[in-house]
Amino acid sequence: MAANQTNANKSEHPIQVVAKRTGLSTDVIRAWERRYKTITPQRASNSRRLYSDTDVEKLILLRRATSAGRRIGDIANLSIQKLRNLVATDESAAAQLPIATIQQRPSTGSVMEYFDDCMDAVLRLHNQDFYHSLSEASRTLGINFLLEDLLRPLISYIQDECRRGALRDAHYAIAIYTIRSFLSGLATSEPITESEYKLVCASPAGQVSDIAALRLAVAAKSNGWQAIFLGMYGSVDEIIFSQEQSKAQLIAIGITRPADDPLLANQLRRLRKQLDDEIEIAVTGSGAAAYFDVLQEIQSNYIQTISELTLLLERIKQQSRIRQ
Amino acid sequence: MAANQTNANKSEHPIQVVAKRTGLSTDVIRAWERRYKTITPQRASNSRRLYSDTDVEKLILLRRATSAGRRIGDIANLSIQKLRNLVATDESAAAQLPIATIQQRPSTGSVMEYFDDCMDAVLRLHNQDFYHSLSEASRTLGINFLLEDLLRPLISYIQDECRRGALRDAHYAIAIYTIRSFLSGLATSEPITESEYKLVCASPAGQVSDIAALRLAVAAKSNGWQAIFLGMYGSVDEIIFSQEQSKAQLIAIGITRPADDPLLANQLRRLRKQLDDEIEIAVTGSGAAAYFDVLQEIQSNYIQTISELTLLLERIKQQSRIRQ
DNA sequence: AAATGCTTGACAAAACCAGGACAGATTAAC
DNA sequence: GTTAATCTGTCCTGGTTTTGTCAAGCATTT
Repeated sequence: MAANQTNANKSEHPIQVVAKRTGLSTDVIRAWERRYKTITPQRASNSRRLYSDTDVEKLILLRRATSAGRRIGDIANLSIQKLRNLVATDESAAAQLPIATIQQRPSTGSVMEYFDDCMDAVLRLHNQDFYHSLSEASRTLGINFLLEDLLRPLISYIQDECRRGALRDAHYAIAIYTIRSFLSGLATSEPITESEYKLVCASPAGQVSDIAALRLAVAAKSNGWQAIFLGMYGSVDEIIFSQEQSKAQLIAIGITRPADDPLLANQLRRLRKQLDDEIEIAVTGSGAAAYFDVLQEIQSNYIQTISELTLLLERIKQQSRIRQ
Repeated sequence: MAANQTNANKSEHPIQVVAKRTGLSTDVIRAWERRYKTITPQRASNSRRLYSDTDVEKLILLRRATSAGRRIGDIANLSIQKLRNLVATDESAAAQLPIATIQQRPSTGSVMEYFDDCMDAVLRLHNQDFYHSLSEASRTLGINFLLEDLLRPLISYIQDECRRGALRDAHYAIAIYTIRSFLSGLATSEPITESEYKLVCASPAGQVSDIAALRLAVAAKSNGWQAIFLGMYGSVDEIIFSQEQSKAQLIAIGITRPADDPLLANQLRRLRKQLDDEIEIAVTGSGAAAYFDVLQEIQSNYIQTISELTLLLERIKQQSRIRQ
């Protein structure tokens, strides 16, 4: 299912790659090593650090754990397995903070069953069965587990299978369309949450998919926020206009397209410049890592997991209370 | 996808062309060759560099890898296959999706009231209120009236107002997104109609909107048909594959983009040629009129209103009964 | 003659490393 | 409730290596 076709564990990545993959700055990676010896990467002949895949995984877990509230000093030396458990419990706890949605801890068995149901429906090109499985899953698993444990692996699985030719583009198209349809229903449908906390959600012009932004909007809504969703055609001017008119406290940008759009960087800079300083920017999606530098430059929040989003939302709420 | 019909692999490009196509400067290309011997292009009689297509591909991969954090010195000598894998893993990092449930509420009202409600919600940039008004309208008016009497005028009104500057693009984006979300919910959500009559529904690649196709899918579903919806990325090959696998009796194509895509005409011709003669083709959308000639040539049904669609669906049912 | 390409050499910006320092926030102590 | 200690992300210094860019001199083409 995964796809580690090359040399799995011995592969070695320079620190810059690790930074992009984990979302940590190179300074932090080195600081953690210096202070806690979290991981001691191998060195190349020229004394450059070289990280393995497991190193990267551990760093990602550490990042998720810290952004869920853990202190790095306390967890820096835990094993990968312990970190996994820790992150799992922390994130489900964080995700449950607000609004009582139907949340049950899933047995992994049921996740796999839904996974199979979904794949079966996709193979039969059956939008409606797929949709049905998704809503069943959201009922039983709850939103956060649906997002993290079912949809995320499902999408990357389908992508991988498409890439290696085992699935047709038609399967991918149907899957993405149905997921988008389901999520946008969740994000926009009733019950109406009239909230003082709002976010403007958009995928910049040129993007081929808005799934990442949608996922964020859905998660925000389940936290009691009101999402203003512009879809895939959001130019900077329209995003700013929407923020001003709605007084939204947060702008969320979804980036999925591979990488190399030089215009996007400038659009992001312009967005930051024209916004009030208090307005936060959150960026998410599989393509976001490629713009790491700009994202830092404009002081945006790089959101990978639901719990990171939850924490950001809580922080904004607090700051806004203080400000009043 | 590839389209170098002339000189395929032996073709040779001067460095300037390579620079344009890879996004690298000529200096960098030469420097990499000098320092790491990444690729040693052939030379013309006058000692000019001549690059092959695979050379170009490798250079593009190298650029993507470096901008993903790799150091050129580390990867300059990898094989093209390894580079592909590396780039694929490096560029994919994060993220996907979603949420909750559905409710209902009864109400009464006329079309104009709903129109006003909808416009009010759009002006307030309120996706959810808009969605709410739409679902109220669909309950009281019924799907056909929703599509014809409410949505059609609403969309063209918003378009007009946008064009003359009275509304922002943001309003349009929110409206279209929400309508799409609502319609795709209608088309895909339960109750599941398991029917022997199916249609494959798609907007060809390059389209900017799939509202027209969606409207048709919704209308077909309300007539008891099962829609297989490919969304906006339907290439001809994938449409045909979907039809063959599902044994759908009808292909529906939505065209909204203004006009001038010469490729589209050929795609439509190819579609007709590769399909069984019994399979009907329906074309809809504001952009369809521009292709009038081709539409006649491929014996497609130009669908403007719901009633036209209903007639077509009934005709197909009858023909299929006779055939059995 | 102007423009482009080639080679070689040089240079400056950027990235990496180690270690230290600092400021803001949290925690612990009083 | 205030103060002191600690934690932690970021920044700075100073030295090394990597890497993009530029320039000079010569050759070829237009």
